[in-house]
Amino acid sequence: MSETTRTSAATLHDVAREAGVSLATASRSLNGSTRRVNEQLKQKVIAAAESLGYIVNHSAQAIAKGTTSTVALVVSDISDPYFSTMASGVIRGAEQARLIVTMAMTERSAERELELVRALRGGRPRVLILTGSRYTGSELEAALVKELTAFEETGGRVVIVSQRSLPFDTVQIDNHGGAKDLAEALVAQGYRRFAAFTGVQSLLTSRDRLEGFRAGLAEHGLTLADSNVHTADFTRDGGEAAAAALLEQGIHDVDCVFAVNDVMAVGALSHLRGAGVRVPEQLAIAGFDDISTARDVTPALTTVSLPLRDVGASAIALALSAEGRTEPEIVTITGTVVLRESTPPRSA
Amino acid sequence: MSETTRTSAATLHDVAREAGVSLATASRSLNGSTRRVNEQLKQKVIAAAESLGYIVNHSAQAIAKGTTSTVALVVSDISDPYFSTMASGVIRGAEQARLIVTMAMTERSAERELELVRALRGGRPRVLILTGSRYTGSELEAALVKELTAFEETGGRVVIVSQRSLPFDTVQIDNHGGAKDLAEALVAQGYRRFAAFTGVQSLLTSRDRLEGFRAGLAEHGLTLADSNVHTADFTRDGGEAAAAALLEQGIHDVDCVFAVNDVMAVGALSHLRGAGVRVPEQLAIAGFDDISTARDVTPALTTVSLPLRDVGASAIALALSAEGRTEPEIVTITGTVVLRESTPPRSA
DNA sequence: TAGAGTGTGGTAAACGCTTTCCAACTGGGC
DNA sequence: GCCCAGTTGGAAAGCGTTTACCACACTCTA
Repeated sequence: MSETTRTSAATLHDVAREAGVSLATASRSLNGSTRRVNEQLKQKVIAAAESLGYIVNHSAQAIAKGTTSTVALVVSDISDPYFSTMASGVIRGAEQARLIVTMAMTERSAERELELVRALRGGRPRVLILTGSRYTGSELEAALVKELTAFEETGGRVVIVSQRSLPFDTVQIDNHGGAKDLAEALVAQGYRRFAAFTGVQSLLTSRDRLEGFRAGLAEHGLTLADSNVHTADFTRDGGEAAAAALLEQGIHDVDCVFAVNDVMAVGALSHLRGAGVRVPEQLAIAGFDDISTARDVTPALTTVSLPLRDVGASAIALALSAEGRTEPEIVTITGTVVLRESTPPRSA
Repeated sequence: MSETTRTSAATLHDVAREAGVSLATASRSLNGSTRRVNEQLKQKVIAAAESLGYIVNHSAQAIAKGTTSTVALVVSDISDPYFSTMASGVIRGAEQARLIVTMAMTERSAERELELVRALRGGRPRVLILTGSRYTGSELEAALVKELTAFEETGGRVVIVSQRSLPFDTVQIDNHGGAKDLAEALVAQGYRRFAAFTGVQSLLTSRDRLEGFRAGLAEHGLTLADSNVHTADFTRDGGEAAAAALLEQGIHDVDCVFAVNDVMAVGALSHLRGAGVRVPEQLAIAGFDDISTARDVTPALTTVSLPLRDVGASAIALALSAEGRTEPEIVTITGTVVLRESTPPRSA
């Protein structure tokens, strides 16, 4: 809020005039160029720019060069630690490559995701990163693929973070393997009777984790009854709801709950304790992701630790390495099981 | 990664040709305009755009119109729940106003903040939102103000979120008042001997909260000895460090710790319990912000609850309401004390 | 039936840059 | 002393839009 009158920003033209050189020389002096310019002139230009408070106009640059330096990032919900951690990796990676990040939130709606991709394409980003679980079986998926393909055909790079279900560069999170490892670790701790809290099955992340968990149990001849699988939102509230559903049904035949992500686990934990269930004595619980809250709850949450920040950085790196590559590349990130107090060894 | 050859994106020119109309008509049909265009022609243009997969180029639009539709958001660290929650509010608000958000992280460096503002100005955002504590006493501050003033003089709007220390629209968080209320509430709970964990004093947020806390104590004739104030990073790790420092010194003369933000409190809590201190029996603890983890830790954390999402939304609203206003406007957001198990009533 | 007014399409300039191409100048080799 | 190659500055053509302005065809009125 300035009291002085509004003026319009100095342009390169102004700078050139002030410095007594041509537009070309001004451009070459201020921004990189293959061409050298006489050091004296260059200094004059720089001084002029400084004195006029010149700031390059990215839009004009983009249009003149035919390419921007932005990357577009689509997340489900930035306030979810899963995404915010990943986003911080993306932003850091982008900064190193001198790229600017534009961000949008789908709020977990596939329609919204498609709209956002369309809208973001208008900015002609160099890279478009889609995070968050893919949805499956949606007719929207075809439209999305069409949109993304068109984007790549016009020079953009797409990176999908989560699972390999679309024909683009992908940072794949080994949900199946991580959940399988977790299941086996829990069995090794002595647990035998499991329940699971999961998101809707059209969410691939949720499905893969549940399947992986089942596969891990199967290795030891155990199964997870469908009646012990409670479906709810992929959020903290969803975790509470799932816990409520479990309690309704009774926990007599369950000794450990697997929540497909940490935020659900945390919600569940809160609900269970509120309902007087002793965790982990009466009922153990494990999650997935290793968000920072996981180690701060009591009991600290057993989970599958994912290097989320690296995931974000990898996404950028992958896109930037795309030059000339013709086949989609897949980078797989594997999690590691971390056993904490929420699932102590059980002798039973 | 498409197998088809790379083509360049369809332009409005292509669309116009395909539809057999002029550029002007194509532009008027696809984007709003005061001018009406014949419905038949319009449909032809829309069909042509659709069939060519035309997507407007924001950069070109920006340059032609002389204005963009982006808002730039600067945060300290997006993986910190304080900022990610606020950011989600900003993004939502921006979406409603059909604005796109570009984001950058300072990593809590004032130098970096200044650089980022410069870089972001290149995008000619309509609004520039600076969140995170202001720093004081830095010569960088003058440079920042200069930069921001220049930005407003050339038509942009600046919104500062945190404290009223700069002459721009501000969403002010009542850190002093919140901390004062908290102190009084803690005294009412029966606590008398306090320690505080704080960030460096050049961080205004940290300072205001500490001062507010002291003011609250003063109302009841209590004081907080400097020797009981432990300074550390404004992060979870900082909280751990401060707790370690406190333990080193001994907790015999302290019955309650005030951490100037929740992440520090959570870190401290973790360290204290790890060191065998019983919380809250031996030592109570309170934070500030009410990040979502606060209610999930054990004991649940007493804190000052801030409507962070609303703060983000207010920032956008404030900027958008600026039209014609000539004086900076201040919106104050006040927090409310929430007492939880980390500070039970104490009879002593 | 002329003239004014209105609605609608097109032409071309403008936005702020980059970069190609050309011209001028330099210095070196013979 | 000439020619050539190598440098470096500038003029101008783009880049993909929007929009001011013009032209034209109507409709309506007197």
